[in-house]
Amino acid sequence: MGGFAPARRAGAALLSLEDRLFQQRYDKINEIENLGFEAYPRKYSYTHTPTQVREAFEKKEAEELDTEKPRVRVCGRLMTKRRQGKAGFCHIQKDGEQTQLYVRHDAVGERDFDLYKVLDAGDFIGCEGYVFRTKTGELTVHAENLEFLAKAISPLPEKYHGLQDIETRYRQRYVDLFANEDARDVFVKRNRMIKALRGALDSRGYIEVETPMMQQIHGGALARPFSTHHNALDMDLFLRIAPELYLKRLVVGGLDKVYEINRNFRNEGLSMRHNPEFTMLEFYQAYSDYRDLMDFSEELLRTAAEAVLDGATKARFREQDVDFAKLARFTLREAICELWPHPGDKPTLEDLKDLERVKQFVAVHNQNADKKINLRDGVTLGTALQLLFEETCETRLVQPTLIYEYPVEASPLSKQKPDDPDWVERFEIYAAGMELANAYSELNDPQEQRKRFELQVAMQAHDAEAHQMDEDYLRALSYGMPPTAGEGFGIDRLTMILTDSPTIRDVILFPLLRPEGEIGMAERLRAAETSTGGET
RNA sequence: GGGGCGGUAGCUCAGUCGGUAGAGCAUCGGCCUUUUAAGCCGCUGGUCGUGGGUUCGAGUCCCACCCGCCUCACCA
Repeated sequence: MGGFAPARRAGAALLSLEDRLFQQRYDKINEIENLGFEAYPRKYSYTHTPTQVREAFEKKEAEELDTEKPRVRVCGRLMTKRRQGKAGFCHIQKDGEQTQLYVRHDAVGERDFDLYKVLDAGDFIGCEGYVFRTKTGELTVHAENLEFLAKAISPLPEKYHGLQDIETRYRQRYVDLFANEDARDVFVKRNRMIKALRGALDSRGYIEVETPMMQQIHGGALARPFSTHHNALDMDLFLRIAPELYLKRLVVGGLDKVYEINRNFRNEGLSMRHNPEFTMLEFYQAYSDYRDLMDFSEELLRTAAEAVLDGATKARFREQDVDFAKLARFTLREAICELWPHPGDKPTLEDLKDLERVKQFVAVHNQNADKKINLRDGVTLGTALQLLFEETCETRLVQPTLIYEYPVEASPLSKQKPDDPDWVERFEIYAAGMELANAYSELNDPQEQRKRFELQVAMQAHDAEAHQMDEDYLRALSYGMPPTAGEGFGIDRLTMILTDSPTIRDVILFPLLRPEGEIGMAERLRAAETSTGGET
């Protein structure tokens, strides 16, 4: 089970042996207050964060600091504590960086040194003093007074190994974030990436918008939704699986360049690449087609990579280099031919025009691969090709690659190729074997859109993910939507690659987990309160 | 949902053939005024995920369940 063990029997009047650590720490609140400190005071005015201490003084020699004795006020969470009699060293951590304090009895006085003695790892303190270098050269604050800022009652993970238990890291991300530097770093980088993407879109005149999370008709993608209910209106609602149809309504309304960075919700399985709620960047650009978005996508990916990788484009993900400097480009059919993994004749573009030939290649694949392709009766050429592509190519697209031209059957919102109506003007971007983005020339002919919806509705009988009819969307298109191209980017997956995080749970602060059962913290606190002041 | 692996002290982990529970760190007590995985001495700390079963005896073997990880299926 992992994690911090729950409190034992409810109503246990005696000090449970197992809760001793917790109780000991709790009892220190009294000791701290008896020294004249508040256990949970209001604020602390600091002059330097640990980072600022480093930046301000790292170039100064020990002698220089000894002369200047620069004064600072620092604060943070106590992470380590070493004491030798009437002095000691400790590290406090703030904003992911640490500063060492040197606390001497003769410098801080009786009361503050008594405080130092009872401090536990995890407590928050403030410290005023001057900066010097120890004999090993570490920048350190020579304390002249201490303030107590907040008590940590629960014990911290071991300082050397940190918090290793994966389950606890996800369930108690608040511990993971301060105990494991890498965990914090992922989310800082994720934010840098999102800011860079926003900047790239904003500077091109895009408007950021927020469209409904709760929708009466779940559209814009093929996926199973979460459903909920609004009481006052007695109305069933779905959490959105995509913002697409609302963003395109905005293009109808004249917001020619719009984007949204927000959550989508899909009621499907969890995996290293899937979390039920995930973050998409979705953007639309009027008077453009999918080809215009190809170059822009390349730029956006490079921008994101550089933001995370300090100007570099080559990420290291699961022992492989993934270089976002450029995007290789293939049509879906070219990819099948070029990347054909099995022995024997490779398919040619000519072969892929014939369903029977394609079925033969599917059979070859099924002979050579563990994972078989199951073609339904009456399968269309396009669907067969898409399945063949997904099975033979997808995981092998490690370097960022743009795959374009998709079969019309699986693309109910995309515009057809003018010379080949079985195929649509659509591309997807793959990297590290994962789909990262999906883009197309938006279907803006309401008559054709109506037919596509009707095809989807007909599929609903055997396909829970089929698209619903959306009357209002058709009405919007009937007012005219300019030629438009749109794209969705999977933010979590891109973050995975750029931060070398093998699972999506490592880039989502609070990934979905099963309920963990009774935690018992209220009971534990209740017990701690009633046994305080008793015999110890 | 199927398959594989795992859950032992607050944390990180050992635990042999089934023989009655171990280490390091942390905590607690003592010594220590430049340490940094501080050090030295001493003491604590466990319904071995939960519930059954087999056995003279179960952390260990069997069954069921819970939680997690990996994997398969659907998906971005």
